[in-house]
Amino acid sequence: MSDTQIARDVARKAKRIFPLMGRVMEAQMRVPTIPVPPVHFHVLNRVDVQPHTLTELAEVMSVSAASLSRTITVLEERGWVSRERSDEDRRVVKINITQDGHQILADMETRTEDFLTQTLAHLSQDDLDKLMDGLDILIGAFSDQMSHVPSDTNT
Amino acid sequence: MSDTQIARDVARKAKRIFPLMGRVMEAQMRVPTIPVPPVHFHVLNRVDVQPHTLTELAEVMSVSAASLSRTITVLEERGWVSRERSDEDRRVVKINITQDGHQILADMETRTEDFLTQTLAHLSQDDLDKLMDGLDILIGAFSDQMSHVPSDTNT
DNA sequence: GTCGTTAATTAGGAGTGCTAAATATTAACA
DNA sequence: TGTTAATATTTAGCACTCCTAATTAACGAC
Repeated sequence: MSDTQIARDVARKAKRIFPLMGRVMEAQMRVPTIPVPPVHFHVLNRVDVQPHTLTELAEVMSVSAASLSRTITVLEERGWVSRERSDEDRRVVKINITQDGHQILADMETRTEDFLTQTLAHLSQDDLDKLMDGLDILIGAFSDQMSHVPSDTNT
Repeated sequence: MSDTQIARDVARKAKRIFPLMGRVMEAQMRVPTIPVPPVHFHVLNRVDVQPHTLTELAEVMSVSAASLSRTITVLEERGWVSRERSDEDRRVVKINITQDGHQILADMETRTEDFLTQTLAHLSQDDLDKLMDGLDILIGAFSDQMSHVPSDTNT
């Protein structure tokens, strides 16, 4: 009956559905001419808002800086992002999105959105409203997680 | 104004949150001694309910049978699943979970659940209820993609 | 100037994603 | 019966991500 118990029930349910949805969406991103791995999508999404340093990006997406560095290289070769050495601190690199990158991102978003829209289309209006509420709550709950990633990083 | 428009709004929101959550959960699964890629988790989840053929599994998780075949080999080497040639049709292979596989799955589920529970713990009771409703609706909408999952009765 | 820290990269190994081609087995049929 | 087509799985080669460990470059303090 405790709040914690309810949170656990929700967690149990969430645990079942999220990985599945993640995989379904990933499959959507693999269909186009050029398959786009989830990490590419995520990077593009971030840098589309504003440039980020490599370290920032790696932390946000829970991968090592080394892995991301190589990923950025691939993204750069495709012409979707560019590296820019910082002037204030010449050790850091800023990742920017390019015109092409922006375009690719928009395409992917449209495709994913179309797919989800179709899947949700036969829900009742009432269900859609409730789902919207749930998503908002979820986004709120994860807003911390979005910028701070729990690792055994010190404190 | 149309239902479709509302579905699209929901889709837009869902598209933003799910990939992120997927990645956060993946990161959770990478922390243990033996990193478990999402696809392993997914396979284990399926075969824990009942044995499946390789083709069935590949279809459900939206990857090619070839990719999955190799993945199954890795899982087999780790001793988490076993292959069993079918007697009715000797072309097909049935994938079964082992004791160790079941144990690993349980560990992962616990870890993921703990993590989600913590993340959701500070939500109000009302929000948790709404979130639960949203998840149920979502599971319903994706039930095609989930084929067997709703079999987990207990409401 | 030298030392320690920090940002990014490179190198090597493991594993997944794909397509195309190979191997078995089953089904269809003249 | 023997041949051919279809189906289930596997193997092989390429692209790419994930990791850790080690390296390079730049910054800050002394």
